[in-house]
Amino acid sequence: MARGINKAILVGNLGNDPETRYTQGGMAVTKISLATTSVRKDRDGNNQEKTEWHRVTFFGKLGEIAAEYLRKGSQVYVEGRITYSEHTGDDGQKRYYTDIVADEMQMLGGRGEGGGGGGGGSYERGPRQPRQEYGGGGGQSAPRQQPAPSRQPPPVDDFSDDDIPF
Amino acid sequence: MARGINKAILVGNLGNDPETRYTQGGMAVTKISLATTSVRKDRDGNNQEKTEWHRVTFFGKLGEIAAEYLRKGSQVYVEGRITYSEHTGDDGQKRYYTDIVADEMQMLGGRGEGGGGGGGGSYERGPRQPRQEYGGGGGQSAPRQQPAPSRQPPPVDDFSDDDIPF
Amino acid sequence: MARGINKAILVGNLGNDPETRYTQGGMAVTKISLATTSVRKDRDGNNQEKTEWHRVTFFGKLGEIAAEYLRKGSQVYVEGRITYSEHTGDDGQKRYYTDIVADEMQMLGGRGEGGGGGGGGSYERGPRQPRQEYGGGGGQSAPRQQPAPSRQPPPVDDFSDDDIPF
Amino acid sequence: MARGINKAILVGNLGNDPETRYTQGGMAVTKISLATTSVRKDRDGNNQEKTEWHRVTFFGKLGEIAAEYLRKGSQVYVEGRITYSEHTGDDGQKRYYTDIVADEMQMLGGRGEGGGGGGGGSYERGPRQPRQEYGGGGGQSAPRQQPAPSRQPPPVDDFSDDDIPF
DNA sequence: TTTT
DNA sequence: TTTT
Repeated sequence: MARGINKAILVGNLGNDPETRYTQGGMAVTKISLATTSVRKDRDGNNQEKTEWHRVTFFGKLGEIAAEYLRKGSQVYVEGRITYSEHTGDDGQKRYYTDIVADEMQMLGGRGEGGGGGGGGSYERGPRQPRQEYGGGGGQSAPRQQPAPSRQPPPVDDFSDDDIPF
Repeated sequence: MARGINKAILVGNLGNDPETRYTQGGMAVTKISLATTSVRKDRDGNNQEKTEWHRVTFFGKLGEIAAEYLRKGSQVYVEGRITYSEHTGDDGQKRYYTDIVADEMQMLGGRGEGGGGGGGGSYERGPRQPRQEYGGGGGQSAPRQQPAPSRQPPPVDDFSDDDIPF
Repeated sequence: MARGINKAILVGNLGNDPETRYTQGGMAVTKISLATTSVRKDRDGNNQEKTEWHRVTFFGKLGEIAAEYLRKGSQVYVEGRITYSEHTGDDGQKRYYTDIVADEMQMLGGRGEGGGGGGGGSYERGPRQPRQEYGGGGGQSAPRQQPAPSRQPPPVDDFSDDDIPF
Repeated sequence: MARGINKAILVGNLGNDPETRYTQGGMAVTKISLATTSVRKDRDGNNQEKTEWHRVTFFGKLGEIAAEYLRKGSQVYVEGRITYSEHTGDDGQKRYYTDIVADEMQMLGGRGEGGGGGGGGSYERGPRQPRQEYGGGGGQSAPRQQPAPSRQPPPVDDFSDDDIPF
């Protein structure tokens, strides 16, 4: 029985093209380096930037999709879990790695330099999440023509001045 | 003391330009209609699309930023909390509303039809989250030139064929 | 192809025992009412509480698990997507509903009044997410006693006084 | 301007009591080791468990609260951002660390071995998030007994047999 | 190594 | 009402 939630949610840009390898069994393993930059004002009122570079790994079908559609510079949404591992190098030194193992990805904006195509798309992993579709175009039904909800927005003038409602 | 977590995380596109009103105290209240579309294969192997339209509200400084930068078609990341309310209409009928009250937003891709400008930017709410900066350009320090981590990726060939590692 | 992310993350307590119905095909559909309470200080320094009541729906195997283990008062983690629907009542009036359709759930603390057992457990939906296991009742074993990573924490004395590092 | 989202959401148990240090300026820096365990069935149908140990850091007021209320074994919800750093050890070797810097925490279940009190509580960081309150010890009151919304649930019998609605 |  |  599982106990615990371990979830990472990232939106960032790829620092390089994805790298894909295959296991002996033929499963794609695609890795990307993903930058998330945040900014804040320091005490002197200057902007301070900090970028974190995440190692993100996509397995299986999701690895194939990442390899095909992502490129250096691509903006992407990734959801996954944080994993830690250690590997002993050739020099006998242990090295520690943190990887985000992706469960879901969504391409954003589509301004990567590389791949001609792409557009935006959302994918979940492998044969495991039949709810979302991946891959080529695929017959697409007519766009939802859902009627706008008749629910009119309530008035806003009843908020207090310096406080944001719950 | 607070008990509970109430968090919504959305990535979608605006169905219309934002609408902004001001409270008597001068606080901006900006509302958008945000579409999130998901797809899955049905039993016959056909793609089924479903779009949910979320009412998202931005208060205060975040409301001003949303008003300035978001446009119909804009792609945006929104984080907030789910709120339910009821209002009695002029006909005496009660109506129920669900609103996502945004704490944070991040513009994505920037391909909205409207506003010339925009670009991408991430914002948190009002004077309350000094960690993130909002607003116009602002002096930006030199781009991080952080050295790539020397940590080399571990080999991948040790994964089993039909299974994805934890 | 899916576009958009629609995710709700909730931690709260059940206001009542779950209600389960079955479709003609025999699929369990379990609904709960989940309270998330947040608190803030108002301008006068007094604590203001606000509770949101979420309608959460579990389908299929996850619905069976929710029915078996959750009880009024249970604390639970729920992840899902926000859905909106309308139904016309017997009086011809349209009514609007917002439901969180759960993808994953994790029982917490286990202090529900009802069910004897429970303990904590994390579950994903149906046959669709083989990564997580459900079932096997099981009291909650002691927290993992695994040794902390040998990676020693870096020193902390280099932080500035009034500011929190990135 | 910030670009990117970097968010970790964890629910797990502490492997040890928190450790707190103070900066020269008097700011609390509390670190915990947090286990998140997940389970899946392997190809042979056996349950495979995997535990990740996260280093989580709380700064400032949140650090004081974590120090006061969390204990070895406590179950906790943590939200924060993933940060990577490197430090050179006394042996001249570089070591890499991954830390989750918490923005928000919520105590769950309250079965830690240590501190008598606690109960559940949700906290955000320091003077920076006035929306949530911390402090006020307080045993955990009964789950809100507020009446469920009068909006009646729609019927469920219209779902198909083997498929879960969007 | 990315991005604006 | 959006988007690909």
